[in-house]
Amino acid sequence: MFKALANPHRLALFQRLLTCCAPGMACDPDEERHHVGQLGEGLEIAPSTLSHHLKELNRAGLVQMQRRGKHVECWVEPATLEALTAFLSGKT
Amino acid sequence: MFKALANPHRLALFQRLLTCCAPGMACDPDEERHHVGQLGEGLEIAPSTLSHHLKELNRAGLVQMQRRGKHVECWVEPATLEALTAFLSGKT
DNA sequence: TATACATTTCGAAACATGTCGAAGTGTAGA
DNA sequence: TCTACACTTCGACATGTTTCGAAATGTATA
Repeated sequence: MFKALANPHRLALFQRLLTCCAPGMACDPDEERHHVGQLGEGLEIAPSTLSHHLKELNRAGLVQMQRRGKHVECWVEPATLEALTAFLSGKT
Repeated sequence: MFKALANPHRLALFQRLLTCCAPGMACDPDEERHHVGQLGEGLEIAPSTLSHHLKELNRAGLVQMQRRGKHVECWVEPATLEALTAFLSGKT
């Protein structure tokens, strides 16, 4: 997990998912969740690179992904977040 | 900080400092704090590598270091730990 | 001061990661 | 079925990281 967050681009992507709304939820009940292309906006990386980074975040268990039509939705996995904070509080 | 914790050896070192006792304190009032050589025990890495890793943890603000005679004491910086958990709870 | 011990600095080799473009897959809509 | 869009996979190259041994520094003690 730490390895996944060690890259500036991946950390930026994760932070977007983290700060916009509650983990696992859409920002608004009516709104859609974030999708891949949207997360990459303003980051100035190629789509293939973006895809690679989100795959790493997914592999680490930090981010969940699911196809919905043309887009692929992304959201933070709350359980993994809890595991991380538990580690940092010494409850290993 | 995430970059510093992304390496297995550094994570192991950090975890030793984290789980043994309260951050910034000795395990026991009478005991000494951890020192560099002690932290590397069982990790099977060269002293120069050990030194390099602790330097990285120090650079990231996760670990404090201070020379005390022949040894160099190490302990976890509590403020940095708090900053990390704050980030993970979305309070950025 | 000479010696032993603990740790750091430096340079080099092996290995891992980040990045892209080109080509591929999956999906919606004409 | 054809086209456009969203994303992924692959292969290649540049860059960054890990690791070590040799040599240097710092500290206590004989």
